Amino acid sequence: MNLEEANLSVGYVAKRCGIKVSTLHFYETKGLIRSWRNQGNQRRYKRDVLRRISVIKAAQKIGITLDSIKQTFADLPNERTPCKGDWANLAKNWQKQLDTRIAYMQKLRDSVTGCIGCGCLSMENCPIYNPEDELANEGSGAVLLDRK
Amino acid sequence: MNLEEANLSVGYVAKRCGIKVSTLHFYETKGLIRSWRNQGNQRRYKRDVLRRISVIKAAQKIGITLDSIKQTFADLPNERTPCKGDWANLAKNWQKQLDTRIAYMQKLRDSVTGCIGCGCLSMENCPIYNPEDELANEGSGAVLLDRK
DNA sequence: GTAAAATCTCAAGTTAACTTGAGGTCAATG
DNA sequence: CATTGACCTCAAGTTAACTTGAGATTTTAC
Repeated sequence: MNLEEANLSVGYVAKRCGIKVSTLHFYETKGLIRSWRNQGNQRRYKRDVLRRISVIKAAQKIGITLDSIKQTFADLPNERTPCKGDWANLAKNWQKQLDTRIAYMQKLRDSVTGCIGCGCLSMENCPIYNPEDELANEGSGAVLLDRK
Repeated sequence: MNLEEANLSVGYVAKRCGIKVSTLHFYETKGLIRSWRNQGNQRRYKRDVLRRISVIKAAQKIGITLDSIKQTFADLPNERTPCKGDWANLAKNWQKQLDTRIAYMQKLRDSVTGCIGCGCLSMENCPIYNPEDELANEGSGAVLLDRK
C-alpha cells in the first residue's frame, strides 16, 4: 500500500531514511523536497524523494549547507523525475568541491606541526593562520562549500 | 605600551587576531582563554593568548568544536606558559584526527559518483549513506572530530 | 581637565538545522 | 464503530558560536 507507485507516506519515508517526520516537514518548508496531498491532507511522496534525501545527507556530510544544496537542486529538472544523468551531474559538481576541500585539509595537516609547533608567534605570516584566502579564491564560482 | 610584557589589551589582541572584542569575551566565558585585570577592571593578556587563538582558529577550520578544543587545551600546563613542546603535542593529536577525516572524505569522494549516480535507490546498503559508522568506530577515544 | 575612544557587564538577538509540544483531524484495526 | 496510531499546523524551544545593544566606567589624547 505504502509501496505503491508514488504514494509514500511521511512515516514510511522517515523510517526508511532514518530521519524524523519533522525533518521531512522542515525540508519541505525549505524547498528541498516536495509532496502532494491525499484527500485527507496528508503528504504523499514520489519515490525519488528517497534519492533526494540521501543526496542531502551525503552533501551535508561533506560540509555543504542546506542552502547550497537547494541551489544545486535548482539544476534538477522540475517536471520529470530526475534521471541517473541528472544526479551524476550533481555528484560531479560536489566531487570537485570535495577535492578542493581535501587538498585544503592536507595542506592544513602538513602545516599543523610546522606551524603550531614552531616558534612563530606572528600570525600575520603564519601559513596556518590565513589559509582561508586561498580556499576563498579558488571557489570563485557558486560557493558550495562554506569556509567556516 | 600595549606591547609590554604580558600586558595586551582586548582591543590589541582582537585587532591582531582579526576577531572581535566580543569574541574574546566569549572565549573567556567558555574557558578557552584567560586574562587578568588591571586596576580599572580591564582585561590584560599574556602573549601566549595569541597562540591560543591561532590554534583555536586552526582547529575550527578542521571542524573541531570549541568544546573539543577546550578539552584538548586541558592538557596544557596551567601555571607555566605552554612551550613549544606542549603545542607540538596538540598538533600531533589533531594531525591524527585530520588524517582520519581526510581518509573519510576521500572515501566519500570516491563513492560519490558511484553511488549518487548509480541505480541504487536502496539506502540500506548504499556505501555513501552510512559511512558515519566507520568514522564513529575509528575515533573510539576522546572524540575530537564531530561527525556532523 | 575634558571630550573621545576603549572597556566592562549583562541581557538579548542571530543563523543553521532541527526538535518539541499543543490541540485537532484522519486512517487502520479488532 | 470506537479507539489507537499516524498526520497536520503553527509556535516555540535547542545548540553552537557568536554579535549587538544599553548603560556605566576607564583611559587616552589634545
